[in-house]
Amino acid sequence: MQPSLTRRQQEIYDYLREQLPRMPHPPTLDELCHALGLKSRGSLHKQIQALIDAGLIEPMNNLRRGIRLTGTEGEAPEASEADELPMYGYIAAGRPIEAIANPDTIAVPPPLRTANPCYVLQVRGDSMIEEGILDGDWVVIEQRDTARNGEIVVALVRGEEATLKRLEKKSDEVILHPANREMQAMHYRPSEVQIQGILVGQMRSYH
Amino acid sequence: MQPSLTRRQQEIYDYLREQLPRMPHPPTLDELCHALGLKSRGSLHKQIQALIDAGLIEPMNNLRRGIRLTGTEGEAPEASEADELPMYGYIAAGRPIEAIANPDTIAVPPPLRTANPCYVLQVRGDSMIEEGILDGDWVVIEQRDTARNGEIVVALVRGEEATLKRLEKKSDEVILHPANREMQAMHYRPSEVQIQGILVGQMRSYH
DNA sequence: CTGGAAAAGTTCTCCTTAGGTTCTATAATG
DNA sequence: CATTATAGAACCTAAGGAGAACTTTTCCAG
Repeated sequence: MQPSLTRRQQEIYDYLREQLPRMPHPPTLDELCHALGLKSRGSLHKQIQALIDAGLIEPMNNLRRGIRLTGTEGEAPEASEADELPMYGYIAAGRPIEAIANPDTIAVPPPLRTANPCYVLQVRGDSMIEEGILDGDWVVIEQRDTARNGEIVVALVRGEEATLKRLEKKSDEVILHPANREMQAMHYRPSEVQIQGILVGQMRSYH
Repeated sequence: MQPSLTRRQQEIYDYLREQLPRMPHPPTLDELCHALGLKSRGSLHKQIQALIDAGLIEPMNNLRRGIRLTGTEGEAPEASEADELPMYGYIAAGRPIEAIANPDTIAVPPPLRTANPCYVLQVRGDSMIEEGILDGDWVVIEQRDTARNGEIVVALVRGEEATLKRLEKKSDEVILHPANREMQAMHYRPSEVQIQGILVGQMRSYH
């Protein structure tokens, strides 16, 4: 095919293919120079020109910020269909889960869930703030009735209060640790606490 | 395809798309000028005209406060495959983004993104820990080159260091605030800082 | 209803400048 | 010495903006 790129040309092309898509606008030649450690706009331009001749970059006829790759990308964005999981409602410290009337669903990316059945709750309150789980966050819960020490669990206490806490099982008691300096760990007899699931993912929206 | 917007056009369009919906009525050209820091109504009009030609704004034939976006939003209701966003690599405090060799993609649920182009980075370091953004989290970034005070942004400093911080713009300086008591806010001249996007979503996996 | 200010959109000309283009000269490499 | 790479200067033009003049709409006083 083409006379194959020189080393520098390849380097520039790689850089562009990597960086271009995430820039709001294509860079100016000066900016590119700086990014690539060049000092001369003219030199860069010569390289760019070579890439244009090779058909890898669109010709930019005097346009400012006109660097554009040729649309020669083999697209294949057929997503793996992010699974929809049921949204059961809110979970808070010290109160039961408020069930939502019509259990909505929400899409959850595969890395945030497991192969086992999962569901989603929305967090109310600041009891896990020091674990980076804030009020309003969604948490992905894998359905389980057992858990190991250190895992963050949805625990149902005395059949009434569901809460999201870090679990510590001792021989004669179960301790639920909040992640908030201002709150205290809660101690229960093993029979009082029922595990409903463990935390496997978390999501937050900023708008 | 569009002749692609110039930088100023993009900025104006972004501004409109963001502000228009929350105004009682569209602004006058003079008001817009003021908001955008322009002095000449005529200049603004030229830009607006370009956006109209690009099909992004409805033609306003002498109407007062006639600026209206074209309803070109009905696109892509097949959410299934729009969910995959590019994963560009890591972002850290004080170091450049380490680009990933072959930009992977990751599924992102609609609530965590916006209608505008977005991409995903993985967080390195603890600089935003008090905002609930931990080491290893994925953050969803909306591509932008402007941002408002208080937003969490991906900022490129002196063209070399990309970092995730809370933005504070003053008249003569730009301050990037970490969310970590042990780190200090960084002060820069406005020309040294380039906004690459704003935080719109966050995800974490616990396994 | 009018008639006309005032307000706001449109069109124009001119200017500045950032930034793309072209050229020449000089190394380094092999 | 041929190819590749760099620097630097000189050149040229698109992008952006200022400002004035013009037109259309709005709105108010009579």
